[in-house]
Amino acid sequence: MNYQELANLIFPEAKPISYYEEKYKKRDLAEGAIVTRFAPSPTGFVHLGSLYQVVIARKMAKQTGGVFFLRVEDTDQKREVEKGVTGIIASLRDFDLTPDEGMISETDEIGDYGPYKQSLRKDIYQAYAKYLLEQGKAYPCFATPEELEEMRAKQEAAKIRPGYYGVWAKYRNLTVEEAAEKIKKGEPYIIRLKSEGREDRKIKHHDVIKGNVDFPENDQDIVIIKADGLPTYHFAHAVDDHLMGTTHVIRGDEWLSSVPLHLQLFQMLGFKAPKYAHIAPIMKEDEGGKRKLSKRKDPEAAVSYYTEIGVPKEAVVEYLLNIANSNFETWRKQNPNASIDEFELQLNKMSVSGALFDIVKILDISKTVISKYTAEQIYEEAYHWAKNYDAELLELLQDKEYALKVFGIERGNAKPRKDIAKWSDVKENIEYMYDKKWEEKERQYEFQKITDKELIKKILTLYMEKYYHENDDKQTWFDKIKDLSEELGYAREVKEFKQEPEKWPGHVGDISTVLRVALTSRSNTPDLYEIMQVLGKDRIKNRFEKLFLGTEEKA
RNA sequence: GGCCCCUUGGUCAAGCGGUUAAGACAUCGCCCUUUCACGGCGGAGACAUGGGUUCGAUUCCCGUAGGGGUCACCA
Repeated sequence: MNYQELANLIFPEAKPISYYEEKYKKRDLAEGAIVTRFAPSPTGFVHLGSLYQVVIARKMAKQTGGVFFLRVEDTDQKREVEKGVTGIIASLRDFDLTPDEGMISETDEIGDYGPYKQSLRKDIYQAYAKYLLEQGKAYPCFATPEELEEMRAKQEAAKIRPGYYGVWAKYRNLTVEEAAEKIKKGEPYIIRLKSEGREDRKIKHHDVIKGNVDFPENDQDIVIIKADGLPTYHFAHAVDDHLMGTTHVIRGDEWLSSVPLHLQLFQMLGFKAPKYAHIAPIMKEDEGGKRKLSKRKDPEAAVSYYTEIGVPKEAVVEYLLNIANSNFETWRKQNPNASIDEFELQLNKMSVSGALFDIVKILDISKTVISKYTAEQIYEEAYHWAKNYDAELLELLQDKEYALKVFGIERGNAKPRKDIAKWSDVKENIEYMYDKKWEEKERQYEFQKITDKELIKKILTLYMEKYYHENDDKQTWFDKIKDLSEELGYAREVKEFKQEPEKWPGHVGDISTVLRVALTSRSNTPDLYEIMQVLGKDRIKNRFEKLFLGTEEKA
């Protein structure tokens, strides 16, 4: 018996690899075009770190005229989550990061290099495993879990490197006859790579992000086909990325230490190895230390978190781009309105170590992004968000015409308002512009300098009777508040007051604060003139009167 | 523990043998015709540490410390 016969015994149905090599043609792309992918396992929600990888990988493909595809790595049935693929695809769509090729739903896919779901590629992996078996580069291993555990215990006790290698690789040197006999007897087995590597030899690897990294060669006889007939990650990676024409493997740096193995796999299979770009993880400060942003501990690790609190997708993507290439920020400053597609991302400028996640920074970016929106856009986005997450806000937004007026306050000019960081801020931001809300909510008037009720009453009455005119332009409007101040013995100008503070009881600002607080019950609001314009005379009057009623009742 | 990687202000980071060591967020102060939000100006704040190499090290080499990753029939 020889290797060929043993291979036939193990995988009698497998096609020769030439079949697949011909079936999947080399991609016809321009020189320098990057083909890359996102290859998640459907094990739960999409992590911010995954989104980060997608942003980078997709951008690299786009800016070189290449291809970005989505491959689902579902070779571990135990960890698989129901509707996992749907969740991944939905998340990518939420951020406008849809792939060019690959899975587009739980069951459907597009592209010529499929299936893009690994569980559907079983026959392909087996063909390549058979190919290795035929050459004696792989072998069946009959070690039971107990045997393996015993081996590990011995290694640990002896303080030597654990693993299945060298003299520890018990089934590595079985003759084909012995192996065939065990198989025929029905003994369970898996397929291992017969490693030709030596631990005392180094391999040189140039990582696109990490730079030059030297490793010992891999000498572990790693499993390539598991007991369920499916491949391990390593083997699937080599076969798939070869067949799918991946030029750059862009993935998390937890894979960096597997590079020697992966390179070896490509070499033993006779494939050209792709370039690797290992991305540092996004970290989080934890009890003085740093750790990866964690699915379990950190709500902000899930990309859905941002849709839930209402951070616009562009803000998340810009933040990620900013972590990726710090010159993005400079570019953005110079090109405030350019599409991010115009920014050229460079992998070799990426940081080799993990950055701490900074929610304050992402919200700052978000504020800037939102400040560039028109009132109409804000309305649409806030409405869309409210529909999913906030019924109260949704109700406020029913009157679109009015909402647009409210959102239009101090917007569309050279220095637009920058007070909304996320859609969940909106309700709090605009509430007081709605009479119903304004009336049903318990109001606390926090008058600042002027607190005397009689004086407040006098200011409001005088203002409405003598000074307020709905059609005044802003300058006239403000001049009149100055006139009012003067009539009450307050300084017309803040500057004058500051020069001789003993001359007046206060200044125009104190008077306008009374108007502001009486009208909105807040001391911080956008431009009061615009607020008054939106509210209109009757409602202003009404609110002032309500205030008197309230104070009299309490008095 | 073995192997690999990393270490510039609170955070993200420029830098790549000679710099007053950029910039952004955060923070503090002042200014911006009324409060905020912006914007402008300014302040405070950093090369983990010890040895080398060099005329000269943040930059190059070695050690130490600290941090991270990885050592599965999981990806």
